[in-house]
Amino acid sequence: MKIDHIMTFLEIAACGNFNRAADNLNVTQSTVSARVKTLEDQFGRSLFTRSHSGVELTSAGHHFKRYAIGIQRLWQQAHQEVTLPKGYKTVLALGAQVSLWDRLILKWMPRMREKASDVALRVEADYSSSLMRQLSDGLLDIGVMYTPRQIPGLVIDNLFEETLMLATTRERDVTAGWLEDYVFVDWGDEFRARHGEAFPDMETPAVSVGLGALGLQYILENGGSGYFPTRVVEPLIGQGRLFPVHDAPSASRPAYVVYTATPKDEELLQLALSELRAVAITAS
Amino acid sequence: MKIDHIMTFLEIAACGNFNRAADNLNVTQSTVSARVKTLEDQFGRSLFTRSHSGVELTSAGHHFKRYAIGIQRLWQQAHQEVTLPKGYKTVLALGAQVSLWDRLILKWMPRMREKASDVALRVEADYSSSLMRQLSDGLLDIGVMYTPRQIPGLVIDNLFEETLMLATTRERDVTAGWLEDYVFVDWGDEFRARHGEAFPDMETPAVSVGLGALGLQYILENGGSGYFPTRVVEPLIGQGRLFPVHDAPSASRPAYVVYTATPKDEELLQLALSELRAVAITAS
DNA sequence: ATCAAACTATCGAATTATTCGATGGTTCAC
DNA sequence: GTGAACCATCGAATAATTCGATAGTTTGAT
Repeated sequence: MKIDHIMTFLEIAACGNFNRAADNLNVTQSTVSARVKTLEDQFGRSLFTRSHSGVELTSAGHHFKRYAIGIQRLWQQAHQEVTLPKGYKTVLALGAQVSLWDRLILKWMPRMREKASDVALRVEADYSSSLMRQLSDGLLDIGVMYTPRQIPGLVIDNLFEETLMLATTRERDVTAGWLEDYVFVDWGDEFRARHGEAFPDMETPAVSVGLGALGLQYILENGGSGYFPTRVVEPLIGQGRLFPVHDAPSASRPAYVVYTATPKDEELLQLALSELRAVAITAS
Repeated sequence: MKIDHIMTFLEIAACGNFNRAADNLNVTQSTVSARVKTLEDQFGRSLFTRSHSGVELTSAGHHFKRYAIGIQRLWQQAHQEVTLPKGYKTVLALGAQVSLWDRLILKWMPRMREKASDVALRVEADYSSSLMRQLSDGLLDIGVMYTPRQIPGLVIDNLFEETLMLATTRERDVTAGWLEDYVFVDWGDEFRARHGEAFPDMETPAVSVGLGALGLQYILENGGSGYFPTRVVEPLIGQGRLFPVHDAPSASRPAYVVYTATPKDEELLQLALSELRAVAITAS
């Protein structure tokens, strides 16, 4: 069975006519006939009832159609996912957590396109656990995440440390008042741990937010205080929209890059990593 | 692309060795080499990394494997369906988690044979994630599982809710003593969550069991307490082999049926679903 | 260092499958 | 009866696949 046979079958099923199918597929009618014959011989059943005015599916044909569609779809998808685009020498697959996407990957991609124009890029966003699994399965070349897990055969490097600082929308009474309308923003396991250490007596804040960007938006619109990346907060302080809480401890949130210890293309990997680090410097 | 290429690819992926694959497929090694080469040429990417001691999948190979499996299965099933024995109109494919097998599928099958004697049945047991993939690839008509995942094009219906109750082998001192020899049986994410809520202070039990049936066997043989389906426990209570812990909270564990929104045979699907629901009533 | 063992790659020849173009047969409408 | 619109089949050209043999690796034992 060749994929051509499937396509031919489906084309005929669609247009009900060997000749038209032959035209659409750019082959002769005898080829179409032969292809159908091959399929029918394989099944030992005829797939079409021939008549003067074209053909119709037999019941076996009807049943086969469903599978033919599935096979055709899967093959197409496989092709789409696996085939190397024309003009490219290889593919580099990188996965990153969503939260690292815009600050890092969006800047990394154009740099890679420039420095390695013959390398196709496949980038994905996913959770760190899923990224780790894909890395160890060899489905990804590079993973960028906040909470990697040590796995044999994979190397974990520190990529950058983001500093989280406490900022508030209060213009006055900053030091004493920030706790009043504090918003707990969940920056992950490590942050939660440090947060618990730093403020052991803090009651559960009235508002807590699971995703960083949302928390910042919230306090900008409704007023409040919370921990946010220095990089993001500083311009807002410059604009007078936020104020630093100077005596509050800052927290750090390291991001890591993970890759296999035995890459297929050492040179390319090193390039990708150094570009990633270069981008990370501007991002942190 | 020929189906032989797919089979060859999968055989190699399974045994990691061109020579052994050649043996298993009853062709020469050079044929295997050539087949792989055609695939690789088509994709413009290598699918295996050759090494001294056999071959391994490249990342492209890993990606392709998923589709190769699907195509191979679809082709196989197409063959099965198209060459149906006389008297059968179609095949209905159902997949279920192992744990739902005996309580549901074994009862469902004879009913279907009776009500739709011209429909061949193909039933499989697998994990829910694998079932979901097969459903979305069109390899299954119906899936029955505890933890479906929402996928476009697939419909998820509640099938029944199983009640889990706490039971113990202790004849006396039931209420106070059950914790002593408690066995934690893992009934899935939702159960773990409810369990944590209900017993926030519980220390890690000395024995925990991943598969329900094993847990029950364990406490019946060695004594102990744990959560089990009411349906299973009640007869044992009747026999005096188990005793209910009356003041412990019970948990529910919903099971779902998943099917495509665009079935090949709506009527048959509805019959299968209604039979499944009928069976579920007696099972819950 | 050498050798054998266990791999995969490749080459040429034989074989097999596919395709084309031409031809033949059928059915239906007019 | 004739032509138009079909599909089947045949033979020859072409292309793809296979085999067997051989060559080139790498590894581990001696």
